[in-house]
Amino acid sequence: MSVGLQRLREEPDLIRRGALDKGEDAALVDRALELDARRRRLLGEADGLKAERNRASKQVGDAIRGGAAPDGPRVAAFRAASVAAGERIAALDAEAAAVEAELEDALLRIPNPADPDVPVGDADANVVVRTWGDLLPRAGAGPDGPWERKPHWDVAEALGIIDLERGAKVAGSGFPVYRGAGAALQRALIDFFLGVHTRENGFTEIWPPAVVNAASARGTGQIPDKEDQMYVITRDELYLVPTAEVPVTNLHRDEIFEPDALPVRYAAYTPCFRREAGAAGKDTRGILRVHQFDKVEMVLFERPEASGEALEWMTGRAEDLLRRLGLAYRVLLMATRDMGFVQAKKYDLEVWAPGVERWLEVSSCSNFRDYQARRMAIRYRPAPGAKPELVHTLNGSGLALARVVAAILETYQRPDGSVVVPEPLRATLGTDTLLPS
RNA sequence: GGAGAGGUGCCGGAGUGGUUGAUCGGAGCGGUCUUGAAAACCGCAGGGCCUUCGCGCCCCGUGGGUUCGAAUCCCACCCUCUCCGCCA
Repeated sequence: MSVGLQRLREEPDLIRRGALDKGEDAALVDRALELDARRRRLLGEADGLKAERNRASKQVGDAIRGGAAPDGPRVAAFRAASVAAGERIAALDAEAAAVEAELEDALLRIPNPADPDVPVGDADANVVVRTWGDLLPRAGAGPDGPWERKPHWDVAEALGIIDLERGAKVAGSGFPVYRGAGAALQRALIDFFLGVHTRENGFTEIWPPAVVNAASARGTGQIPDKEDQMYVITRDELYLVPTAEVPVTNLHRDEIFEPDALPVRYAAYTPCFRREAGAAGKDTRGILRVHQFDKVEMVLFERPEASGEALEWMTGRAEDLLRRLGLAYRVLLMATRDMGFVQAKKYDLEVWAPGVERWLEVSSCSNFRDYQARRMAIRYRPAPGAKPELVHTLNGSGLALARVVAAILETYQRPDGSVVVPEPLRATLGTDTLLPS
C-alpha cells in the first residue's frame, strides 16, 4: 500500500500536505525522493553494464559458431569482458536492492492523501452529514407508565438468546454464543443483507475462505500495519480474517480487468476475528466489542473516474439496510486524522442504541482510490489494447451484525421484556415478537 | 499423508544451454472485401523499469545456484492435476 512514485515526483507538495493533515511525518517524502533518485542512478548504471555483458556473451557464441576455437584467445577476451562486467553488476545490483528496500519502507509509511473535500483535523472535526430516524431516549412512556430501556445485555439475558459465559468457557471472553432466536437472528440478518445486495443492488455474492495466507494479508495492509490485531495459525502460516475485505479484495490481486469488466461489485459474508489488542477494558459488557463477529462486506473495483460517486452509492446501500430495519442512525464524514492511513475518504455509519444511549459504529465505507490497488497490482485496461492502469478499490460494511443486534434489542424492546422483530426478519424468524423465556 | 505428472503470454499449446521475450492455433484489436454480418485475406497484439527511450534493462510458478550465456541444467519452496489412504 503506497502512494505512486510518479505522483510523488510530480506532486511532492500535495503528498507532503496529505501526510501532515493525517498527522504523519512529511520528512519521509523527501527521504523517498532522495532514495528514488539514487535508485534510478544505480539502475541506469547497472543497465548499461548489463547491455555490455549481454553483448560480450553474444560475441562468444558468434565467434564459436564462426569457427573460432572455444578455448582460443579471441573467445577468452569476450569471456573476460563479460565476467568483468558481471562483477560490477553484482555490486551495483546489491546496492540498488538495499536502496530499493529503504525506499519501499519509506513509501509504506507515507499515508494516502485525503480527498480535498475531507475535513482536516482529528475526531472533533468529523462532520455529521445526515441523521435518520427518531433518537429514542432511555426513559420511555409505556402503557403502564414510565419505564427505562435496558441495555442489550439485559434484554438478551431475559430472552435467553446470547450466552457470554458459556462462550467464555468454550473459547474465551469476547466469543459470544447465540442461542435459539438469537442464533436465528444472526442467520436472518446475514440472509437479509445478502439478499438485498444481490437481488436489488447488483452485487455478486462471494463466500470466501475465513483464513488467508501471508501474501493476502500483506495485500490489504494487515501485514505489517495491523498484524497484532489478527489471530495467526502459525503452524500453517494462515491468518483468521479480520474482515471479508481481505480475502475478497485479494481475489483480483495481480490481475488486469478488461475494458468492459468494471465495475466489479462483491458482497461477502464472513465471520470476523479480531484480537482487539490494546482495547482491554473497553466496552467489556455485552457484544459491542468482541473477538468474533459476523459481517457482510461490500467490496468494489471501479474505474478511477467513477470511484467518488461509487462511495456515495455504497454508503447509501448500507444506510438503506438500517432504514429497513427501522434503526436510527447518523452518517459521519471522517476527518483526516480520524479516518486512517490508507483511506482517501471515509464515512462511518453509527446506529443509535437507546439502552446505552450511545452511537454504535456499524459500518465504515471507504474509498482507497489507487492506494490498495497499487500494492496488490490490480489493474484495468481503459480501452481495448490500451496500457493497464490501476483500479480504484472501495469497501464498506453492509453491515456488521453484533452491534446491529444490540441496537435492535435496545430499540425494539417493550416494557414487558419482549422485543418486536423488525419486519424484514420476521419471515426467517417465524415470529414478529421475541418473548422472555 | 504416500506415489506419479505438470506449472510458459487472455486461453490452448511448442520449446531441453546461444537473436526464443518466446513457433503455432484460438480469442482480441485494426484494415480489405460486403448493403450489413459471417467467411476469407492482410496487419497489430504479454507485463514491468529507466526524465540515457536505446536494435537499453528485467520477467517463462517463487527464491537461490551452475555458466561467457538459462524458459531450457542443479537445489529448495509454493501451487495444480491423477491414483491410493483418510475424512465432513
